[in-house]
Amino acid sequence: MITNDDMDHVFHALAHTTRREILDHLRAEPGISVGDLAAKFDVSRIAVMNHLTILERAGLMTSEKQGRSRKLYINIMPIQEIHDRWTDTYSAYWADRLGHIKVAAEAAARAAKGELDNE
Amino acid sequence: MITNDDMDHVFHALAHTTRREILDHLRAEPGISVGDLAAKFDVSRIAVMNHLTILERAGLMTSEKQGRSRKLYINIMPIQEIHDRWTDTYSAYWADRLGHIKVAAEAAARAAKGELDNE
DNA sequence: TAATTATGTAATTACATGATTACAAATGAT
DNA sequence: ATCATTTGTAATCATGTAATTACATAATTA
Repeated sequence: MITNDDMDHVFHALAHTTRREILDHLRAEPGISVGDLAAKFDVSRIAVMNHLTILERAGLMTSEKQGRSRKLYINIMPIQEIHDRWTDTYSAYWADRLGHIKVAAEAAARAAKGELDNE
Repeated sequence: MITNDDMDHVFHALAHTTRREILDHLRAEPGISVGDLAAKFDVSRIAVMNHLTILERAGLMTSEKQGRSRKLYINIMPIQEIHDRWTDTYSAYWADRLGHIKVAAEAAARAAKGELDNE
């Protein structure tokens, strides 16, 4: 079972463009090394390594040492789990794609009414 | 079009249990006031308000003043958009639910082979 | 108008992030 | 054994988070 702390970690890991881009690279090139990955970014290798630590804590990345190199792999299971939970939680809203439009329309109506009332 | 900054904000907003719980309450009780919402939590009203600011920045929450009170509403559109993007990006992995199992199996196989090679 | 209630702002504090440079350790090649 | 390469660790710095208490503003009610 996925805990709140788990979700905190996963969302936090995803809350940085560089880390999401790292996941993109791991998806495109499974088994890439730390150095090769870092070379794709403008920031330093150390910065990339710190991002890797955060991704690993969230369970989004795994690695295996191969000689003096380290091969990196994406693990999408946490994303999968969150995706599932969202689908569960919010399906009522977007089962039909009009859900949020309806909510927005109601909010607009309330706002309009509020403006009238305050005049 | 949703930008990287947008996604940073949304994920960051979701990366805190209290904020996710706030969204749950807004979903269950649309139009709830700041004070009534804050009363449901152990932390101070100010702490809750700061969370609301972060949720609002991410576009996950909207509000409208009603007299001296403020009514709060969830807005799931950003979640919707991220959900859509994920489904797009990772559908190849979980179109069949065996995707990540296959990847995990391959990683295990590599690990096993690595151990053999190093003996 | 005065008192009460709901929300908002300011200042502060402890701690975490994200980045850097410099150095250390492990591995493979010559 | 030496040297280059790849990865990891340590120390540091500026900035951002998350929380607090104290005070200020705005809107009903008596």
